[in-house]
Amino acid sequence: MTAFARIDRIFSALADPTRRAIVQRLASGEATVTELARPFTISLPAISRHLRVLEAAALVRQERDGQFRRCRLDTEGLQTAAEWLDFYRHFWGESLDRLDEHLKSSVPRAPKTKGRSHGKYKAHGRR
Amino acid sequence: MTAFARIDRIFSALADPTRRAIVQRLASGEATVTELARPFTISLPAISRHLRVLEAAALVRQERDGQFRRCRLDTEGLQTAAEWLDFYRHFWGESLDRLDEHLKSSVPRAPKTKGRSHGKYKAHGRR
DNA sequence: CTGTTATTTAACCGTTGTGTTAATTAACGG
DNA sequence: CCGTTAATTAACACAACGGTTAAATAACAG
Repeated sequence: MTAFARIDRIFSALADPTRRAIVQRLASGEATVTELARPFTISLPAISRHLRVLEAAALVRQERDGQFRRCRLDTEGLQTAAEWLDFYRHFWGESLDRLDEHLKSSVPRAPKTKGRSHGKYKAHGRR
Repeated sequence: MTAFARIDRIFSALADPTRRAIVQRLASGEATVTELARPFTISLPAISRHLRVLEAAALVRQERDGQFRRCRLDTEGLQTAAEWLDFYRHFWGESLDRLDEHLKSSVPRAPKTKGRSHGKYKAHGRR
C-alpha cells in the first residue's frame, strides 16, 4: 500500500464525526461493537461499517473473542496522521524563516514562484 | 464556533486529496489561486472552492493583493488537528499503563466498561 | 472606455458516503 | 437441537461532495 493511500484513508476516516467519537471512546479502553454502538442513536450495521473504515485506516484493530469482537485503538493511524501534519507544519516554519531572510536582504516581495517544474497531475485517487 | 465544529471542518478539509496537495504546495511558500491551480487538471472554480473550504478550516489564509489573491498556510488548523491526534494518542498510552496495572493486580480481564453514563447522542453535525 | 486577466458565483450533475431495514452467519447457553 | 445474542452482509434511499461550464465581479493596462 502506498503512503498516499494510507494518508488518504486515515484522513477520510477521521472526517466523520461518528468515527472520531469512536476513536475518542476507544482511547479510554477497548469495547465490543455493541458497547460502542450504545451511546449512539444510529444502527448497529452503521457502526459496524464505520469500524471497518477505521480498521482499514489502521486507527482501530479488532480481535475476535468468542461471540464478541473486541475493538482497540491502533496507534499506527494516529501516529501517521500526526507525522503528516507535523511535517508540513514544520516545513512551513522553515519557509517562514527563509521568508524572513529574504525580507532582510531588502527584496521588496517574496519571489512569485512562477514557472515551477510541477508536472500536471490529476486529482489523485478518486476521493 | 465550538471546538467540535473546528475539528470537524479541519478533518473534513484534509480528507480531500486535492486539498491536502494544496496544503503541501503552500508549505513551500505562498501562491495565487491560479498558481495553485496550475499543477492540477481540474478547473479554476474547483480550486477556488477548495480554498474556501481550507480557509473555513483555518488551514489557509487568503489576502487580497490587487488583482490577485495570495494564499498562505494558516498554522492554526494544522496545530489544532495535531493536538487532537496527540491527545488521544497519549490518552491511549496512559490507558495502556492502567491496563498493565490491572493485569498485574491479577484481574483476569480488563473491566467490561458496561453501564456507562454516556447520554445517548446523535451523530453530531450532518457529515 | 475597452479589453484582458484573476477570481468567484451560479446552476447543474454524476458519484460517493452514510444511513436504514431485512436477512444471514457465528457463537454461546440451556 | 433450539432460542438468543453478537455482528456482518445485502439492498436500497437520499444528502452531500466535487466536478463542470457559463456568467459575473474586480482590478489592471492601454
